[in-house]
Amino acid sequence: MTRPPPHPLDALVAQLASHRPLDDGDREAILALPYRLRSLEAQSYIVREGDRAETCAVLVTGFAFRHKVTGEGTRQIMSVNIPGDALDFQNLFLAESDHNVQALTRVQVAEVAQHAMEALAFSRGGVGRAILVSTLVEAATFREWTMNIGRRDSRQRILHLLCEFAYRLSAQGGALPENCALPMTQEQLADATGLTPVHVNRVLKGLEADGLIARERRIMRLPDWKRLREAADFNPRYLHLLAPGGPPS
Amino acid sequence: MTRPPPHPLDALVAQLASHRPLDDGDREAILALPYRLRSLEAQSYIVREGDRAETCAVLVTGFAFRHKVTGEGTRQIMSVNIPGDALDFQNLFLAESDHNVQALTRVQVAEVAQHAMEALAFSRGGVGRAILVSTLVEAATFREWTMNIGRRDSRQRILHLLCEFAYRLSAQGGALPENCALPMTQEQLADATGLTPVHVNRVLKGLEADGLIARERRIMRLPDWKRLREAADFNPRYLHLLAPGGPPS
DNA sequence: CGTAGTGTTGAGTCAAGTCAATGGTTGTGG
DNA sequence: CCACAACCATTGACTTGACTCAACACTACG
Repeated sequence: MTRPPPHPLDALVAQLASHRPLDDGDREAILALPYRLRSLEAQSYIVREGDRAETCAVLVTGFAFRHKVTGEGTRQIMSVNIPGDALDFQNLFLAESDHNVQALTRVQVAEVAQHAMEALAFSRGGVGRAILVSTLVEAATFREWTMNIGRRDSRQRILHLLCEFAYRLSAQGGALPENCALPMTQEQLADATGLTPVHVNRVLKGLEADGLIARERRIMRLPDWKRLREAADFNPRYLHLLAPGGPPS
Repeated sequence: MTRPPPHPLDALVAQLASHRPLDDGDREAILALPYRLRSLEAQSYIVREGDRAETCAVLVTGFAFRHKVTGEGTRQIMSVNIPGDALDFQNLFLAESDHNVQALTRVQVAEVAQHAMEALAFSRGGVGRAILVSTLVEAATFREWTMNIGRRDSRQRILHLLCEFAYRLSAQGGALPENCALPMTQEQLADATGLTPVHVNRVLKGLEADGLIARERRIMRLPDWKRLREAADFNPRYLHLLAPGGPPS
């Protein structure tokens, strides 16, 4: 409420600061990064496996997801990205990308030159630490997904995904989980949970019948956060948020 | 072959250098870190969920694994660590650990004070970058595991785990995959692949019958790397090794 | 030489997958 | 504004990969 003209990189600052405090100098340095805004249609590729990154894309509006394809051609989605997420920290310091990043909805990304981002990270310790921490939290999220897919049943897998999405969104800034428009098709949900689209459909209907979720079109409401959280076996510790604001824990 | 007295942190240097070159100053600075050697029995906890790390443990000899337990009490193993792996980069910069690290065999760890490791990372850019890269590669490995469990069948899951283990070991230094003593019980294999011990047993027997693996006691031989690699859908790209030495690709 | 941890095996069950068809939405161009 | 096309959601009937339960065998170690 103190920055009247919204800056595209505000969300990145908020994301980084949600895991590790930034001082004013850090914030200003980030907002002073040169960037180029780009709009992309849903389904556009932002990073392709094998790419050598030259820019670091930050998601400004919309949603994206990371995925990989097996030799047999099946797809696994390994994370969903929300505004403020840097899409390329994973690739910025590695020679070539080992996975794809694709727009889930129409998105705006701010592209920062790789060298500018890297220089900032290593000249301002506070920013460097924040980037490292953000990277570690992403790794923790991958671990949680491994557990989700490896050791929970289909119902819990889907609920856990919903919980994570709602929780991160509400921690970032607004939207209570009450109304949470997860912009994924049932096929994408299946690829994120290691299930088939048909089974996802059946599970969703079951969850709706039990009152754990409510659906209208593609928009889901989560009427009872506490019950949801329990049914999902969701413990937000792995998100390492400084101020676990968001939904009442 | 140029360093006559083996230093416990040599393996760490090799691990970091396998992903990103280190100059002589970087190497010396790492080897000059103060550390304390500790021996731990198999099954000992090295990190516990909820811990606040004050030291950074580096695995010197033996093997360890990361895991987490669901609310229902089932366990998911999310990685296997080999000598040279830093076990605490994941926690070093986060307030509290979100998972456990446990010794798989009897191990030796070198404990470095957290502040010493952190100071080094931020005073020598080369070391800082190497730590960041190493962290990113670990994240890439978690993603691969997510795909492994989410989108491959039981046979591929187990083979993929074997491939990764053999490949990383041979890249680190020696042991052709021919003879690869994976020190895991079938129950641990099950927890790493999202299967049950009984099913792991049956799959192993099947793999043996097909000549993809050979077993004697707990020691596995991998007689045909090329066939194994194909059957496992194993592509080492995600390990981001500079010199993909190891098994013939 | 006993005991506890592993590994092995069989029989029966079930959660999730497959195949295939039908319905609903959305967007687009005539 | 309608009609088509493409995509997505839904449903039923059937199959299967992996799980469960329960017993038994091996091995290592004190």
